Amino acid sequence: MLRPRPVRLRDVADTAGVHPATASRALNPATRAQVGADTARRVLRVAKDLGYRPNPIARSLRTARSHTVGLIVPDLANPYFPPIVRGVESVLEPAGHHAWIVDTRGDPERERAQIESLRSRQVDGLIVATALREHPYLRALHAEGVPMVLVNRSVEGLDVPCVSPDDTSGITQAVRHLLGLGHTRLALLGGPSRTSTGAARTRAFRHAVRDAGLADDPALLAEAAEWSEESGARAMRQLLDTRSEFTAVVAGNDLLALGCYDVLAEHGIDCPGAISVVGFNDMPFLSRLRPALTTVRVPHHAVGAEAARMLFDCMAEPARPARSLLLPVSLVVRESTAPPRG
Amino acid sequence: MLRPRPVRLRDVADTAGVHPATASRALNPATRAQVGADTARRVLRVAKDLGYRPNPIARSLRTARSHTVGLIVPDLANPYFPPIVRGVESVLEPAGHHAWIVDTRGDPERERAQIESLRSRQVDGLIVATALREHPYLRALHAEGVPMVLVNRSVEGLDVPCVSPDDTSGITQAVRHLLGLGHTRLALLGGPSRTSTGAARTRAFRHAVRDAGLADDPALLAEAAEWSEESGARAMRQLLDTRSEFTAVVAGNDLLALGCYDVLAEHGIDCPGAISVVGFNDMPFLSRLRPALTTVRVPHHAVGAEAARMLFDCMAEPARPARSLLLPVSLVVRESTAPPRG
DNA sequence: GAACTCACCACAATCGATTGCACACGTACG
DNA sequence: CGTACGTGTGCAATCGATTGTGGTGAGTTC
Repeated sequence: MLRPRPVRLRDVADTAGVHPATASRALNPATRAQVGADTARRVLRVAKDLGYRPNPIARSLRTARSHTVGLIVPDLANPYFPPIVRGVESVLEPAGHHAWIVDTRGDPERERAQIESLRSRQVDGLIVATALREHPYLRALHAEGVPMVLVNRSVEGLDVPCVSPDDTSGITQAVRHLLGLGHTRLALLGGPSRTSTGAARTRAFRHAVRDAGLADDPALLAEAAEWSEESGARAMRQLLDTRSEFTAVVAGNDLLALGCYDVLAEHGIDCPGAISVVGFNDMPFLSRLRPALTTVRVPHHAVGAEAARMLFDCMAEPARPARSLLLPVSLVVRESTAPPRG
Repeated sequence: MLRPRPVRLRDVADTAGVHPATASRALNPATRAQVGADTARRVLRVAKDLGYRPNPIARSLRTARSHTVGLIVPDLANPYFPPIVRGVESVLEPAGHHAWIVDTRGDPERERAQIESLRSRQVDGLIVATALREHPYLRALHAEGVPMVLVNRSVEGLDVPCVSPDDTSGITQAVRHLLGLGHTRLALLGGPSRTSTGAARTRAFRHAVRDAGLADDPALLAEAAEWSEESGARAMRQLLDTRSEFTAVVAGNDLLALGCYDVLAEHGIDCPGAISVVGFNDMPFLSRLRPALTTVRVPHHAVGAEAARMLFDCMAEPARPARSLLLPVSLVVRESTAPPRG
């Protein structure tokens, strides 16, 4: 229990025979020029010998910065996100920053509370991967000048940088693939329309269908309440109940597609024999499903990495106009899609 | 950019007409008795009106505590861990604490660096879910009196509380299940023996096999270098190369079992027809695999929640002797196991 | 009515690092 | 030889909250 007091700046200064202020300047590359060359050398040496580690808390208190960024995700248990987290960290860490990950579990109130907590801990910026299309709190934060970048979402009329996969292209590729197989009645198992991604993908689907000269039948559109398997299953049941005789389903994301699988199994409907299914995101483990899911691959790691890079840009130059980055996606055809029966 | 200065304790004190010290005591339930009842009421009221939020940084600097605990996991992308994280948070948050999640990616050096960083940020305790059986750094931390609890692992001869699934029971159940199906040559696709879990499960396997009167044939034991699909696949290939004619494989965890699946597919071996496979952990999505994986279910959420509770106990009473909690597991039989052919 | 409690609150130090300012010393220049 | 300038350091304030110590007042007691 006799915890060895960690060495402080003061200890370094004392044993180097200088004032703490001088030691501080010597240790900081940006201010090192302000002290004599050999003094600096001496301080550096002593700091190393003593194993000095600056106290980030004290530093943050004084500088109001923390070398920490908040990373807000809606659901850590969704395998889609961990690779993004990795991508973020891969850029942050070499730059000496750390990510503080919070999981909102899709609850805007939690999100707000968590972000507030992060801010009071002086995070230097925020990477927000939760997907609500509208969120007054984010708007307020932006107005206050908090550096942030959105992942996977955009907030309407908000001039905040954002990196996301190219939803439109992905959905279009999925629809074309199904059309190419000969399907003519495609259903959409859409994500929640209050989420930016849900809305975008649904819009893209309807456009793609209409562009192909097919009817935009509302009976072929279902919306899941959450991005989860259960919600996907519920929405799929609705779809089935309308008896619209579709032969293919485009799901808003892979989790929804899994819910869809469940319902097909429970109704004894063969996939892809009777109904083809396409997912979105290419989250891990999909290739091992039964049947392996055809889906749209998004570059998870790159999404995270680019978001982090963008955040650095924002922090460096707050006045910078927001740019949005759309990352290319590609269809991965596996076993859940096939020509329609008949 | 004109960020509204957050209200400080001092602002509260000023508008309440008291000294900051008094305000501080009024705000803190533990010291509230030291101030007059109506003064306290007034301060509380003002704090609320002004929307005062204490600055955790300043507080930590002064008190050397942060209401934050470090949660160290080896691989966030392994679906096994997010549910544990949730469990931890479910206990931490109601108590006003936060978890700082770090992903070591299985690298002991990273682990050390991350923990050091956490400590300098004054975390109040550590929940360590990485699995190395031996780690001098942890030993040192413990000697320093850092409250910590281990998840999924135990460090030999280290008197640290630890919560983990009952590996022995799980493996025993798996082996019995296979024996019950009529298998007599069982192979083990073990996890890295340098990890606590890997060693424990391997030991349990050998005991169970011997107890059943079967030979403990070294040719039927393979060890994966990492807890990953690739390593699992490599080890499985070794196993196959020995031509030991086994009809069932017990994998150290589900990821290893997935690697095993890959190799079986690549050799055109039918599972469960020719070879049965059992996993461990029951991580999410397994029921959707092809074939659905028979595995040992561990109560992920409970593991996390209990770990957090134990940490609180440790923090409250540092001298408390370490208890270890073994959580019960149960076999989930799905489709990857069947009687041996012939 | 003097002395003594006790409740309540203010003062000031502190946590560890950063930073504006001022001072000392040396050199160069008029 | 005195003024101006510049470099290298030290001093002290500061970030925002917590806490040990001390002091003032009211209320008790003899």
